[in-house]
Amino acid sequence: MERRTQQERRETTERALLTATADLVVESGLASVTLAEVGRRAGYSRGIVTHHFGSKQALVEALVTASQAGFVPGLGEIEPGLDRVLALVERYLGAVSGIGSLNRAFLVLWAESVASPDLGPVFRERDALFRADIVADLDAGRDAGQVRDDVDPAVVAAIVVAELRGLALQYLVAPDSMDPAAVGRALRDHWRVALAAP
Amino acid sequence: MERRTQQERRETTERALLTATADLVVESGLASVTLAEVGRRAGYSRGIVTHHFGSKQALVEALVTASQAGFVPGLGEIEPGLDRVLALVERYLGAVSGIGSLNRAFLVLWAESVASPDLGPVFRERDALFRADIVADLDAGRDAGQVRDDVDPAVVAAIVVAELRGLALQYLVAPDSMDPAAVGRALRDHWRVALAAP
DNA sequence: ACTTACTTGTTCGCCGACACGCAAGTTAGC
DNA sequence: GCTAACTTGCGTGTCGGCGAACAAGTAAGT
Repeated sequence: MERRTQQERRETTERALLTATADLVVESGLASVTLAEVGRRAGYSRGIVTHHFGSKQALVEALVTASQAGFVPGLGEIEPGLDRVLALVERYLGAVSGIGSLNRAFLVLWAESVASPDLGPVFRERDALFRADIVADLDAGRDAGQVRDDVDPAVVAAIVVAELRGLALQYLVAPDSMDPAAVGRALRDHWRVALAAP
Repeated sequence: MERRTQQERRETTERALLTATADLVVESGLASVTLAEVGRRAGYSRGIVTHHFGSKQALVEALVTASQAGFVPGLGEIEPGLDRVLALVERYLGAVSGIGSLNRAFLVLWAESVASPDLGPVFRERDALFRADIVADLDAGRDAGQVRDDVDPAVVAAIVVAELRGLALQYLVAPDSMDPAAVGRALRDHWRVALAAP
């Protein structure tokens, strides 16, 4: 090991700890993750996590933050409207098969947050933002005459969020059971027909 | 407390323990449920769960089994085909707002099973059966000319399962955010348009 | 009386956290 | 440049708490 600066040492260690935590979360859930196992998996000792993060809670918060980076890049460049919703659906599911540890952990944490007093509020807020984005696009699309007048943006947003997360989880736990990209294209076409103004 | 038979005592206690466990699971997740708390919540002592079930694992298995009773009654009376899928969608979400502790616990356990080596296989098998039922209905509908030829039953089944579970969970964690019955009707109409043969 | 439901006392393993010691990296004085 | 003093990353010993499981006792039903 050549000479590294303190900052480099710290950063590589922290990355290793977060990805080790993410892997363990995906494998067996957050509750069963122990600090000792995280350290061991990352190639360090049992005490490393406490040293870096101080507490398990701090580790989890760092993981949640790090995992929040969405896995649909370049969506901000599309202007608001129907097309952006359709692109979201297609690209989200198109990207699912290639996501890394942190993004997989995000999906698992999202599922576990359902009954977790700690994680629950964080992920509920995030879902609310997710739905709000979709609602905004649908409203914009309706103003522009792209979207039918009789669709309820809030209802559609709730359904789309349920679909994307639900399908991603299904693929995560049983990759052989589906081709997410194909499902994504089908879903995109499906929504185009249902939403587009005649 | 008047005189009860041993069988009555045992049955009422077991029901109390299972519903107490279900409530605790919904509140804070399976991992954080302790046997002592289950006993206390059910109105007994710390040791009651061990006495009745022998181990925590046995308690969980009993809860999983008890929670499996689906909350869409009367679906077996509809003959296979498109109509049954549409009825499933509508009634599933129509029933969500009125389900009891055990069914709520089922949804939570389903979410937690994503990263649980113990629960995972059980719930994955159940989802596979759920999807297979929908596929069978769509195949029957296609044979009867009700369903378009260009729909992929496996894809649609995966999407429907994702929608139903995802929407039910969204309602479970944030009841004020949506009216599940209204969403159910919207989704039913949505699928009728998408699936029905021209 | 005997069995069965239930409670209470106790043990044992596990995990998070803290404290202290060592090693690797950094900086200042020469 | 070189090295000594300091800082920071990291390992190990240990403690305290918690929770599941077993054992032994008490009360309720047969």
